[in-house]
Amino acid sequence: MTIALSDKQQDTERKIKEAARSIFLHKGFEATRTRDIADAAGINLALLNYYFRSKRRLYEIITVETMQQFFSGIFEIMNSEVTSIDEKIESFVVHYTDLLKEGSHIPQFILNNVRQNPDTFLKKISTLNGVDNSYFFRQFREAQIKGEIPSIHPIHFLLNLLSLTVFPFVTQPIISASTGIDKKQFNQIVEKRKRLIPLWMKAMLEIK
Amino acid sequence: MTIALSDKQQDTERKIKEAARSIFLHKGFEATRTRDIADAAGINLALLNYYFRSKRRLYEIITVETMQQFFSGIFEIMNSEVTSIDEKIESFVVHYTDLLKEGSHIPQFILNNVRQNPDTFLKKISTLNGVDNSYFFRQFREAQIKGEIPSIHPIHFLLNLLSLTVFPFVTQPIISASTGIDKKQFNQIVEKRKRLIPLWMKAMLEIK
DNA sequence: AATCGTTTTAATCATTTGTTTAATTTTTTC
DNA sequence: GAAAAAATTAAACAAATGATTAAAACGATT
Repeated sequence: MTIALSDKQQDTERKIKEAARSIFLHKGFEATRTRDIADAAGINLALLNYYFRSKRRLYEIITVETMQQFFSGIFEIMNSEVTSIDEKIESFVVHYTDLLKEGSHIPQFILNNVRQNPDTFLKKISTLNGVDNSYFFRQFREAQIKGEIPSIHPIHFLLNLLSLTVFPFVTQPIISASTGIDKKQFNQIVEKRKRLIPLWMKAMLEIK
Repeated sequence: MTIALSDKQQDTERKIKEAARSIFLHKGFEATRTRDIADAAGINLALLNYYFRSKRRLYEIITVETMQQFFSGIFEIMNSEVTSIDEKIESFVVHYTDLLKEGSHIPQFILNNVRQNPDTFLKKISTLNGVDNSYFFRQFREAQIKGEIPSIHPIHFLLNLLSLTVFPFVTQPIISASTGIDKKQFNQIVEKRKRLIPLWMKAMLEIK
């Protein structure tokens, strides 16, 4: 039994992309060797260029896909028209805590890319457009008009939620080195934060 | 008028280190070319190896220095025995907001290093040891005993303060791309956060 | 089974890049 | 001011690395 041509092609492409994604996310563009990708994918080096033309082009494909996926999660949650602000907070924290637990390299990968090349990548991420008039922003401003929420720029709220949820994961090695907290204990801590962050966010919104 | 030998030596070393620091922080180890360092320092390429033996060794010197400096700031503030917890918060936020304003690359540089090579670097940073029995931790636990502060692990507090203060800076390009907020407006926002973060931290500590 | 297009491979290329070497210049020492 | 030491330079080296080439293997179509 042989695989149909187009399937086989797709399979090779997929193998290359999977290997590339894993290594690129781990080591970044410059430190990644095309030979390592080929080895990890179990293919000949020349196939990489046959399918993707160049290392850079492969990298950009991987990067856009990865960012697209990461941000689409955020905006699906924040743009829901059937959830309250409180529900959005909880949903966000749970979703991203689970995603980032076990040491994902995605956050730093994304942050490095946008710092090195803000234009190349950010402009290609469609989900990023229109945060300004997202449903969440409207919802937030409505609650402000009703006086339920202090009148600060909603970006503070988004920054706080993102910071409290994501940043701990990227600092984990530092935390572990500077305290006795190992990875297992760290996971318990972020697990507790699933409950705590919504409480904190609420407390912040009740100021004044 | 000529410079004395030791002065001249120090001057060349300093020029190389300054150029290296700037480029390493900006581009990371792999993407940095020794020739670019030499050019930026205005010296011959061979001098880099004459003074520092190898690119890697130069990088490690720069990295340890940079991390040492960054963390010493934190621990000076947090270990002060004459400031209250509230004063520590405000002092921390103001200090690091001013440091990171205008797009410093230090946070991501440090985070990338500890992720790629947690052992090489973190163990060399003396300031990181003994966070556990720092004055701040004792102060925090005392306030907990008095019932002034909820009984959560103090690491949550440290994570929150660090996250709310530092993370916005590394996400700035994303924020700017996804909203209309440019760098100037962003600086106004973090400037406001100098006042807001202490309020939020206090609100979080008043829960329960 | 022959033909044709596609996929895969081994070998090679050209360039980049960290490092070294050997000679030259500058500075210090006596 | 000559000799010794240190600092600096231009040139070259060796290895690594992204990319290409030309041939082979494979699969589908007739």
